[in-house]
Amino acid sequence: MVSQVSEQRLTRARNRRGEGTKLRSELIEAARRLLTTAEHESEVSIRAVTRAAGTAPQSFYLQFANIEELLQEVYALEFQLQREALLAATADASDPIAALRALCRAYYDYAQQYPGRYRAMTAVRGRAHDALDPAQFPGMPIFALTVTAVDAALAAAGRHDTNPHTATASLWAWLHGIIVLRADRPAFPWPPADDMLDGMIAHFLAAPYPLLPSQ
Amino acid sequence: MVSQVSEQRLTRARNRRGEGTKLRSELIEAARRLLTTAEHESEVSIRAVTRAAGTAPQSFYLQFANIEELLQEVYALEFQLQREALLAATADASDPIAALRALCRAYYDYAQQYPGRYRAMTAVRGRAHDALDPAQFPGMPIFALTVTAVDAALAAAGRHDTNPHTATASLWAWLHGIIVLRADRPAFPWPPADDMLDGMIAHFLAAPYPLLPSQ
DNA sequence: TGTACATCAGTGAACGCGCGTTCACTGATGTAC
DNA sequence: TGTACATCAGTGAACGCGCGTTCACTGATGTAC
Repeated sequence: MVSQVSEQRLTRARNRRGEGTKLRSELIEAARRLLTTAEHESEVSIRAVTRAAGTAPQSFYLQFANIEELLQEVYALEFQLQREALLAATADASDPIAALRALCRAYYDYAQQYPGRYRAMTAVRGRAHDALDPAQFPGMPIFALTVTAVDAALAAAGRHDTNPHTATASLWAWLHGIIVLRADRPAFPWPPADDMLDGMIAHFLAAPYPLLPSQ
Repeated sequence: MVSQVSEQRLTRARNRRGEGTKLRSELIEAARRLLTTAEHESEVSIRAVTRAAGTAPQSFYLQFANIEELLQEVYALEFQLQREALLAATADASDPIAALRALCRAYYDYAQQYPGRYRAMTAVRGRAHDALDPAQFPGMPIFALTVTAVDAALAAAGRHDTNPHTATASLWAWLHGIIVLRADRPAFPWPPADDMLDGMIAHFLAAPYPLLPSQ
């Protein structure tokens, strides 16, 4: 249990009439700040968020029905920011394969830079948003972006045998696995991240080894 | 908040003198049971475990100093069981490539069968055990087993260019990524698991695409 | 063979904590007349 | 132009809950003499 620095709340100026929703974005920002440093997702509680925002716990309910509703919006914002980072990274690539490498690299870097937020984006607590129509979930634009990059890179590598959706799902899983496993087991003797990422791309682009059905 | 079924504790027979450590394994079993169904890892608390074991909360401290110490032993046991499952699965494979496929399949199946336990084995809460000597951590025997299988399979596929440790780390990350991403985003339009696993093996065994340094 | 005693395997009762949530209230500010 | 009023953006005070943890106690059982 982390002991708290008593009840010293920064006295926050009340918003003017009609500007009540400013508190909404302040709570979202507070939650993002907490996620940046949080070890456990449970540190992001209603009381912790309102405390960080300098407001009373009950004020939370003026904006959200529960903590999941808040996290939902945090995810949406976070995915949007990550998407922009990925777009920026691929912008000046010389060819489709370089672009895919840059995209994966940027995805990895984003996760490294904000481990708590990345974890939250894909965490259990975020499951609620997955009950919606899959096409609506916050990560979909990033996936779509990646499908395009994968499609172009596969073509450049001379591979026309693969469904880009399937291939992208597989690549995404690989990249995600590298990120979370390295993060969860920092003491494991990992190869350098660069090698793992390059190896991933090199194997991803290779023509698959012909497996026998019996094997 | 999950409301509890009041304080009805099953009256548990006290152990005989000298058999006090029986409680230790009962607590471990109780924790494993909780992990089997738990949505959040936080459900596995000292009070929850002792409740499930039919004992008083304070009795916990007769066996463990804190919850991490208990979870440590749960992991160790779990990894051992998984290792046996993997060994059994590869036992009657016809060749090294078939053996590697069977091993990955068994790893995947184990994680599917006990999602809560698998999550716990690699979760944040388990980080403590990673502060030890890496060679000591509970998953190491499984990794070693996989290195052997990978080595044989690569040789069978005619690939002698690769460090098996590096290759195994990469394969492990891929497999782990497939498992956790599918679990965390059940509504995503995933390709069939079999296809993803076969695709993984096929790409893993393929000769890597020659990336240019500039790319 | 009997009995005093030490030890073992726990439990009873209680503590303070942070949490989610509710209900009644306040005080500034815009608006109708 | 002044004032009554409605609304908005919150807060004060309190609740019950499950949690980790502590301290004093209990009652069975093995052991020494």
